[in-house]
Amino acid sequence: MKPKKATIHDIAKELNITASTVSRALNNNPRISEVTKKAVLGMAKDLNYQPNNLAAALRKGKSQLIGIIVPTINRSFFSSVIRGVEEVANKLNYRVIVSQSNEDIDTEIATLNALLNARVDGVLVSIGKNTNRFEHYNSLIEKGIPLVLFDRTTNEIGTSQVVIDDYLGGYLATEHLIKQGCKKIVHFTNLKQVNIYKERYRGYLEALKDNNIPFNQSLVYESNMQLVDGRKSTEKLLASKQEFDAIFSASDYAAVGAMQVLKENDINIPRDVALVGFSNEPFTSFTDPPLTTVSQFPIEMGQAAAESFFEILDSKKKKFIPQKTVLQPELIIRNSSLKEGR
Amino acid sequence: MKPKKATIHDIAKELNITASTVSRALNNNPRISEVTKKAVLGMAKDLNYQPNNLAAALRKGKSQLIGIIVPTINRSFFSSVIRGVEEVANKLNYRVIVSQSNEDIDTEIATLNALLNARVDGVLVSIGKNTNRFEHYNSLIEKGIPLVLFDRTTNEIGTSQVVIDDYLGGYLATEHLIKQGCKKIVHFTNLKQVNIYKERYRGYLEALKDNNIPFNQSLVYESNMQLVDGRKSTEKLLASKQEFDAIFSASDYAAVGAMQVLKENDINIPRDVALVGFSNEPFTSFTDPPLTTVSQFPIEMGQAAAESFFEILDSKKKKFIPQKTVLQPELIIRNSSLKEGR
DNA sequence: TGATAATATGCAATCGATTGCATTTATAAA
DNA sequence: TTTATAAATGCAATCGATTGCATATTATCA
Repeated sequence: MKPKKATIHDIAKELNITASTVSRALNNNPRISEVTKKAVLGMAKDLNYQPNNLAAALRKGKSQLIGIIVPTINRSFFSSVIRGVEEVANKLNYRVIVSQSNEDIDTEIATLNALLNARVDGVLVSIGKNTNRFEHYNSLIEKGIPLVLFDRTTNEIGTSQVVIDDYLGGYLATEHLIKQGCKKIVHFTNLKQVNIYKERYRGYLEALKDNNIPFNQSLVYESNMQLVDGRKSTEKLLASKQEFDAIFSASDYAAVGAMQVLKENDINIPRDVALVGFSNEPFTSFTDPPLTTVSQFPIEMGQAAAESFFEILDSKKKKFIPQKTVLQPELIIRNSSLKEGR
Repeated sequence: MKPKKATIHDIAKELNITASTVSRALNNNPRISEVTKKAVLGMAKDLNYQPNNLAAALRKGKSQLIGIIVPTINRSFFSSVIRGVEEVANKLNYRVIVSQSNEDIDTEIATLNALLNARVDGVLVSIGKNTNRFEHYNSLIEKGIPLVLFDRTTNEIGTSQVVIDDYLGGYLATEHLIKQGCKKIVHFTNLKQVNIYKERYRGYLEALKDNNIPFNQSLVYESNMQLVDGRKSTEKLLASKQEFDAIFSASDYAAVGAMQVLKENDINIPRDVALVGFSNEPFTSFTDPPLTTVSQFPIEMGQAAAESFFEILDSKKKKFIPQKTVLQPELIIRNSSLKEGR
């Protein structure tokens, strides 16, 4: 029934050599003659030999496994990051273990521990929203296990990071609206929670300043940035009777909420109000009108994070200085912000 | 610098007992006294002991790893399936290795091999579109490694499967349109490629039949089912001057393409033409009007696939008969198909 | 009190590959 | 021919945990 998996010892026995030689032959060690190598490879194929990475990993002390922790796997952004990581890792013969924290710090810690038990060679993490203690990560670093933070990062951990320039994203979005002739630009944000929103807000402010447009605090709406929040903010905005000619929402979801309410009130987009979101969620190209937004290049972020991990790995001998990789976002201009004739 | 990771031998030495006892104590073996167990646990904590799964896996012949192969990780459907798998697997102390085939059979085979080298305890696969040989999977089964196919499956492999009832999905969608009063229902499909489209088509036909609506071959449009294909099909449809009052697209993407063209031609949705898609892609709730579609419950599919894997694992002693789990799809009714006043 | 059965722990092999340190064999230089 | 050198391979320990089979200790019963 079970053909008893072949090992290097079986190959060795068949060829009347030792397992050491087989091992070296399979690893293309120059100390082994070409003749022997060929024989070993042949016999390996004959016996249907399948290397056992576990054994090698145990002996070598490296598993060729990378762990990833994200808040939620099935969010376009995160799954794209994972895709990027997988691409780079696989090329270098590494496998990727994925796990999710569900934004819960205890799950995050437990997950991290499980990954360590599995003896991953490194961990890539996007920190959960509620994570406010970082000892578990710092102890990782002490143990000398490569750690890379991406997107949701913190400077409380002395390790490499990969982020996008949210400030620039906010700036580009706002500048674009200004170039379209908008002067009263509303901003939807969520300053309390995540760092990234602060940066986008900073970009918004700076773009206004650079273009001599006075800042108006009453045009800034804070919320949880989901679709319903976007709706509510827009309703409040309309009720306030304030004049405005554009909305820059720091989240695509809130932007769609705004789009809905504006349309319900027969306010034409982009003619009456231009609209820009943030993240380039897949759905943004399917709204009506298609939503102008800012791409964060998640696949590229995943690739960068993986590369960052390998850099740490390679430099393991010398002292490694944590790197911060900052990716440039890109404004994706669609009809929600494109005034005619410009 | 590196505090030399503690092993069970270190714990043993400190307590003047043997590693066997430590191992048993850590595994809560009843042969070990409570006193010793307590001492071992305490010392484990003191020494900051971290179990080495690799060693255990090597010895026990099981790695607590599950491999998943999907065509593309960053597609909402697949990443949701992965999420479901991860949830179930983690609860049972298994980790999940993800990898993508990119719809390429050679990559698929290479990936499968890599997973086997990593000694995964089982593999969950959604087969690539271009995969037309299955030896690599059948040899898996011969080796006694649990294999579960999900969504994109084939009967050429004698193993457990998890699918949704696409026939029912097609039926529900069509029946719904009929109940809305539609009589000339267009269908977008892709019969050549994947099995699932044939089933949806079959559901469409059956619903027509059950409601005494004559089938009209010229209302069936075949394409690759992407957004542009949906556009093209709709343009052809309009150019053909045929009468129709609904479109059931077996893909949400093609449905959005149809929506765009219809709107461009000032055809009101749903009044003039009702529209139904398939898959409940995240963007379907953000289109204008929101798209009626069929949910495939991807997270549940992932959970079912994982459970299916564990069933095979548990029954490893006896003869196992492959199970086919069929999930029920659900029609998600939104405004694109809801005629007023009904 | 001696025999028997529990209870608790130890011994040593094992999982499969890797690798530092020999050893053997072939080759080249003296 | 002898010796030094290189090339090819072998030996045996090792990575860390598990487990079948003892052994030692204690409790129980007749």
